[in-house]
Amino acid sequence: MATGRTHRPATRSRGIPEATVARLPLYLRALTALSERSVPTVSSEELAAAAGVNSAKLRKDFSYLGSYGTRGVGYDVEYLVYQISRELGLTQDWPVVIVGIGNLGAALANYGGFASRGFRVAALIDADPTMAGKPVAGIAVQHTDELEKIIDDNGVSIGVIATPAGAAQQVCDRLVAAGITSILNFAPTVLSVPDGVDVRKVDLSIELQILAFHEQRKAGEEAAAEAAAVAQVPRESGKGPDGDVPAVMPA
Amino acid sequence: MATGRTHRPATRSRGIPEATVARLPLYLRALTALSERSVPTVSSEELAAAAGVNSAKLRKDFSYLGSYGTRGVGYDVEYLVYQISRELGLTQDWPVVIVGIGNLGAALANYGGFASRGFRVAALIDADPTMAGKPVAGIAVQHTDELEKIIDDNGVSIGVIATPAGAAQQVCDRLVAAGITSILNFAPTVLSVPDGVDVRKVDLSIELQILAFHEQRKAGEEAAAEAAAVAQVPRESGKGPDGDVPAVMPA
DNA sequence: CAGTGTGAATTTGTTCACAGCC
DNA sequence: GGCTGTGAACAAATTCACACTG
Repeated sequence: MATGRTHRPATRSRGIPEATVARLPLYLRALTALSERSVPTVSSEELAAAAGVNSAKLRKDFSYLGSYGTRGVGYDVEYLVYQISRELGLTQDWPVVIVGIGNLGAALANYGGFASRGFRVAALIDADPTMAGKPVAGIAVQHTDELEKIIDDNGVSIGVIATPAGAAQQVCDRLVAAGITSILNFAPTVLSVPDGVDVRKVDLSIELQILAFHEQRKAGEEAAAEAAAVAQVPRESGKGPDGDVPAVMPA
Repeated sequence: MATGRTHRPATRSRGIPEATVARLPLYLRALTALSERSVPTVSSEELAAAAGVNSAKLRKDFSYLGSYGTRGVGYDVEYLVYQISRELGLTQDWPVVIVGIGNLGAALANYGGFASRGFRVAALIDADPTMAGKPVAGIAVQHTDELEKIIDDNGVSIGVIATPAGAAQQVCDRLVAAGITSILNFAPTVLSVPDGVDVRKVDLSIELQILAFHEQRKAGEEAAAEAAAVAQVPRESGKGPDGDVPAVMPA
């Protein structure tokens, strides 16, 4: 979502909403599972359940792609798999480089979900010279010095950054300079890139923080419920690093 | 998303939009960086730039938390760090269990971003008996059999699932039965959980697929730009798009 | 008649623009 | 003067409900 929309020339493109694009992979996965079980057709209701969305949303999403269903029947699984794959650009091969082969980078290199969707790990790159040559997930790690050459030789347009935060921007700049136009960033930093380069980020600690927020809210509600029963208001100021509270203005 | 919350809880205006909550960790990170550099105050403009959003949005977001800024000056960094932390529930300790100690699980266990934000890895759990006792990130892996006991003993309410897709739902069910109410799911599956349990998912291959979509769109635009010399059929005439749909063409 | 496809209604999120305060 | 805080305008996304069709 943070990914650069905004600058869109007058050319009326095939206006698939961003929210819809983000769900297509979900539908695709559910459809693939059905396909493997040789299910020939699905209704929007069934497929929606499998993908964890509601059926109206799913039908609306599909309507942006075209009319691929049959009224009174549902959707042809194989046909829909093909159409969504095509729409997402998965019918072509996408060579990918992963930069930063630490724990996370290695996990990514080993992740099966990549290869199975047309993404091919073209190279693993790390700044540590002692890593060079070591095989990870069956691929020899290469040194950062080779970065530009690797990207050029393999026609890579998608890069994955799994370096420490401090190195991320630098790596990003080099990737962009080398011609990469899509970046998946796992480093906990905001990357700045020129127009025309897409960045998506995956941030583990942000997801946990969002969960913590909701978790806290739940706890607060329980407490409120109890308090309501007992008719007593619990103070919250006994917890946490109170000494650290900057006394600026009282709420 | 939340269970039918129609009215605001009586206490205070606790109606923070989901989109805002999702950005708070971003602001917090930018603020923490400023704090470490001993910057005393920031304007919405500066902070917004650091967090990669625009300033109007940031001010609006903060307005949901309260009036923590000073007109003509900006925001007090330390004070805001505290307020956002409190809002997110990060002033308390959140014990977390990670289930599935493969490549990804190990990466998560080693990930520094957890510990630094009040998240404490209380236990690592794996189904493989040969893993039991092995230290990962300084913590001995425990067997799945112990799952319920671990959660109970440590008062864990947040679980991270990093197992293969096939095991995820089963693990999820056990976590929920054991009392966990927030789950961060890395397995490429839709988890079904009872009401009151929050699930967030991180899906590596979905992110790549979204990038591929945009990447493809860029390539298409280049082609379109080239073809602009030649007459191009304007879309958007009738109902459905497409006259270029293959009749029936499965994978 | 079951189930898609879609306008219209609603909700949620973003941006604008400026009043109000320091 | 500079910058926050916020109503009001705008845009995006979701949901509803039903006409239509195989």
